[in-house]
Amino acid sequence: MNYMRTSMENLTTKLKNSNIRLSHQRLKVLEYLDNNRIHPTVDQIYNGLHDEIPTLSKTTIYNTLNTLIEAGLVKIITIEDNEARYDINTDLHGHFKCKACGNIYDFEIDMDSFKIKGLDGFKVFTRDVYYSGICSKCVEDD
Amino acid sequence: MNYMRTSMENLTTKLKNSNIRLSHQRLKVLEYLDNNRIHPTVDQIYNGLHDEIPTLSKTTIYNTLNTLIEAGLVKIITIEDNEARYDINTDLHGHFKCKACGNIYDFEIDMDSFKIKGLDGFKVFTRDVYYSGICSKCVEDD
DNA sequence: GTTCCTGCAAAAGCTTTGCAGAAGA
DNA sequence: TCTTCTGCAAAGCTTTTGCAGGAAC
Repeated sequence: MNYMRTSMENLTTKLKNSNIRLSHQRLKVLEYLDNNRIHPTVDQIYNGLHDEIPTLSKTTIYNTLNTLIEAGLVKIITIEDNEARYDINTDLHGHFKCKACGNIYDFEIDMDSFKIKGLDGFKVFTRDVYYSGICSKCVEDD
Repeated sequence: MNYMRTSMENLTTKLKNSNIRLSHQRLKVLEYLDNNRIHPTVDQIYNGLHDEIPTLSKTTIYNTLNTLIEAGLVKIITIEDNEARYDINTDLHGHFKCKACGNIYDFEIDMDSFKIKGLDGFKVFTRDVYYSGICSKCVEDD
């Protein structure tokens, strides 16, 4: 799936438009998500930013992510395991988790064409499609 | 969604066919899942069986569920929150979680008709569709 | 100057593990 | 009899909370 990295100014604008107070930590977390489209865990974000910001705490990462989720800038992915993952790509798309390498891949799927039965009168806010199996890379490595 | 309750003998057979050693606790957990199609949490199973089996421990419930999952008799649902839910209905169907009451509803969806792009060469083992929003009951209560 | 954020420590909640006694086959 | 299960206590993880100092506006 294609995506464009956003410039630092645009990330700043994104936060400002959402009425989120700017801070060094928040910008860095957002920048990390933008530069590392791997649906990272909190741990991965923490380790990825630790060298640059040694004082950064996981609490702040959690706080920041929750703020970004509330603002709609980030989506949380709860696909297996009891460990949340975070996605800056808020377009509707599916997620595939490889049982071998643990990586999560995006894929295209047209959720608007779904024919469903049994949700008459229900208000749907979010839709998620999660697949799991073995990714093409790990299939080859067999 | 319709379903048929299974008789106690059939539950016994189910376990035997999967080469799972019979025990009072395992039968009761399986029976609870069969009689309570609410995609219960471990806590709900524990509370539901506590009166009948006061000595039952959560460890045993976890052990039993993991055994049943391995045998393919039960499916785990990880839809939001850090709390697993368990489903004895292993047919392919979607899950809707109500943000208001917390209940999880089944709905029909034909996953075989999905048109997806980006998973060439991937081996898909599981497919899950998770919706969330407000269920019809909670919409009315507004 | 006021409001809100950061980060430490502690707590909370779900799940797994180690192990001795008990139950299933 | 031999294997496997149960259930207690403890530990392991992820995530949240309380709060004092600090940064943003």
